[in-house]
Amino acid sequence: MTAEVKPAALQLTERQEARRRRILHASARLASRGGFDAVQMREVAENSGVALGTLYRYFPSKVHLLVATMQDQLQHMHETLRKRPPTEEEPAARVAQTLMRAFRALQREPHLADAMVRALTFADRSVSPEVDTVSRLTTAIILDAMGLDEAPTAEQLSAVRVIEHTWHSALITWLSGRASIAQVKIDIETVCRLIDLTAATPAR
Amino acid sequence: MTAEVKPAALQLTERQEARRRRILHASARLASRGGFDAVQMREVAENSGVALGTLYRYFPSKVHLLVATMQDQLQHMHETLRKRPPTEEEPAARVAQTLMRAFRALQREPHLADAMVRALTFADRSVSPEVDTVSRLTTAIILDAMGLDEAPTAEQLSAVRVIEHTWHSALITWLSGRASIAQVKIDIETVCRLIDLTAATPAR
DNA sequence: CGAGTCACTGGAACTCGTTCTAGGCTAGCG
DNA sequence: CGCTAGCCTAGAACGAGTTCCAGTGACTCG
Repeated sequence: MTAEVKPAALQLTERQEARRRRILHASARLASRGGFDAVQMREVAENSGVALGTLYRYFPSKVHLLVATMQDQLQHMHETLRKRPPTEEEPAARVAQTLMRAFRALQREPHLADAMVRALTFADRSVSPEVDTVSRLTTAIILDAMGLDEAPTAEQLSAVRVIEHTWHSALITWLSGRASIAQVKIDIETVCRLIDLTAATPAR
Repeated sequence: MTAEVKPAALQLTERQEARRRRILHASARLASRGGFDAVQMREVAENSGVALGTLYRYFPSKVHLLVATMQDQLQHMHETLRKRPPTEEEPAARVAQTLMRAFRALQREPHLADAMVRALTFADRSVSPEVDTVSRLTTAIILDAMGLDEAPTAEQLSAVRVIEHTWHSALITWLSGRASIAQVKIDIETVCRLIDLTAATPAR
């Protein structure tokens, strides 16, 4: 609840860094098996070879752990996307293409996606900083995809925010079985039209 | 998990209807005190004068209970909004006005809002039907606000879906303290421009 | 070398959602 | 009236997240 020492931020010894990696790895592995419920703190501790208390020293709650797992995965995805940027011309299409690519990656690990997204939306104020990091990463991915020459305008940043909202919420409806893959695609394409809108009207 | 008798749907005796009301009332009251965490099943049962087992017969999980609470509140809001429709001219502005009105209502009960929205996004597949009902109610409110003369086009329905996504996700960021009220307002106004977009281009 | 400090371990303990059990009350039916 | 079926009550019991505690080991400073 209060601002304790952040084991993630400040420098760790090598052994500690290795512990942290093992924990995140175990978390991701359990999550990709059975989703949010399958990530049980005792199991994570056991599988990563640390005591339960230590696990809680590194990640003060299950939600913190899963949000950190998401940071990790997003990092990977960002690098992957950097290497193979979208092929479309128009910014809107580029963003839509990028998000659909990310979506397909999530489809390959639906349980992992479930665990991470559920944690993200269930996070309360005590996890805000970590969730914010995830949000910034997502923003960076979208801005990269737009392939702008100059810095984004305020309007464009607003559009990106809305795209992120749609992205998260659409993922949730898909994960809970209330929307099909096709529906998610439509939603993404629809919201991406906002980019055209903001690009097309510099000063109307 | 399976399709049992739904106490909500099929006819209940008067005593049963009263019990259900008492439970929902207790749930809302506890929620408005301390949010999601303050709604403890034992307390709800005690405060509404039913046994724990009975509570679970009416609402098979805490999430079910809170989603039902949300249905209840949305019903109210829908009626209130019907009585005082938005004053703006343009559909986009009308929707934005309506959502901001709803948002202000939620600001008056932030804890209750927290409990309901968290439940909604945390709901897994077993709650899909109930969540779907909430979603349909929200859609109805937005479509009402648009004040269309004819049936909405497929494009307009897509826009409404995206608006809903944005609405939910923006609420979450506000509730978890990561976005200000002003920011939520901007996001809503931004996404509502999609309505103009779909209205202005019937066949371009 | 000795003492103190701090992270880590193993495991008990606590909370709250959920399930289960035994028994009691009510309503309809023979 | 007495019986049976269901619903309800009280409360125990179970599972998983979280907290706590006593002990241990390693590292640092004197």
